[in-house]
Amino acid sequence: MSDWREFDQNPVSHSAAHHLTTIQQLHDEFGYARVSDVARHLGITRGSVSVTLKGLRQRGLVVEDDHKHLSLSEEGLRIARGIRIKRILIQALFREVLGIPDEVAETDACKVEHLVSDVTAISTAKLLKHIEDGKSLSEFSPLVDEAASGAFPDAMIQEIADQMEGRETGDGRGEK
Amino acid sequence: MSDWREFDQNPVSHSAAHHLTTIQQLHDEFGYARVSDVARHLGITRGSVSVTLKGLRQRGLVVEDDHKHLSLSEEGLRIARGIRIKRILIQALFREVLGIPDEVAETDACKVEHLVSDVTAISTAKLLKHIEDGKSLSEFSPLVDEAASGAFPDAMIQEIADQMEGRETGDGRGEK
DNA sequence: TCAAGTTGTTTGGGTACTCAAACTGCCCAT
DNA sequence: ATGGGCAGTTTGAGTACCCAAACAACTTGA
Repeated sequence: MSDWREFDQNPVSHSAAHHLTTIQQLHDEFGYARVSDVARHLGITRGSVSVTLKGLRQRGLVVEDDHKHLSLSEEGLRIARGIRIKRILIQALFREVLGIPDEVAETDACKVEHLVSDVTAISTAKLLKHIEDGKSLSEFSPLVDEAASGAFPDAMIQEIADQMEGRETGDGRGEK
Repeated sequence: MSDWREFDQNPVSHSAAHHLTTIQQLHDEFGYARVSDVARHLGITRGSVSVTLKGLRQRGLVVEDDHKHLSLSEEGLRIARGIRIKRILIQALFREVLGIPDEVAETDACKVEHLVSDVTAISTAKLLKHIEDGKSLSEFSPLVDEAASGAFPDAMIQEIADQMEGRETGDGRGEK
């Protein structure tokens, strides 16, 4: 087993992932995001956020307004969006397929969101769509090649993720 | 979102998890495990392993033979076994349910094994058993309460994990 | 206007990892 | 016995996090 440590060559760390998604979320919600807001939201000190963001700014993922207002660069936005979608999809997978309470599904998905591969995320989206369409698992054939070949457009994944967002646990696939 | 950092209050870190499972694996395979063996297996230096194991020894998870042979305490074994089972189950979930190539499923499962909750692992085992029995997903009803109430014995999970171990990607639920 | 609060940064400490390199044992062959 | 090689440990350095505390640069209210 040689590659058990490849997690640390991820695009972003768990911490950075949350800094990025938080900035994005605050920006969407309030129109701006400052260091203090991010710190409050993440439950860490302003100092820590300040230091971390210095790094993310140097890496070109975060940009700073003339009035200390933070937002994401195109690259940062791309990354944040990817992580957010993965969180939603994994959470939905745990909730809808495994039948886990939404609360647990959320914390598990949160711990894992930045680690799962694109392939896994895409297949998850496919499966969820499959279930959404009322088809049974036995009819679900992986089609990973299709996924790998990019036949499953980003827009589609986005749409599935949006569909999944904000669902509650319920009894799984009971009511339609 | 206040609990995004609860990952660091896990029983063991990603690194420690691999130290433990490696010791267990080497012990099973060769009858003993020394610092150097663990280091070789993990692809890090003896020094690093030495330091890490000092901590794990102090925490009572690893014990040292009179002849520098390492093994796990009862507690260590419990943890290592839990992690190993989770890895196998998650890998099987990704492979069998999502249809992801075994290789990807393995690295994803490896990154995630020590993070998923027991609830998730148990539900995964149930679902896999369900599929193994040839039933369709639509018949799979979560039964999380049952899982939470401990009605799903450890031995059963172990059995399912064993069943899942060593499978190759194939076409999923084709043959049988 | 001036004290009080807020904001962002810097600094010094601490933890948890990693590595390289020096050191100590030890066993074994010459 | 002596000079390799291993084995395991220790040490100094580096990275990536975190915090608390001190600071400077604002707002803002009375």
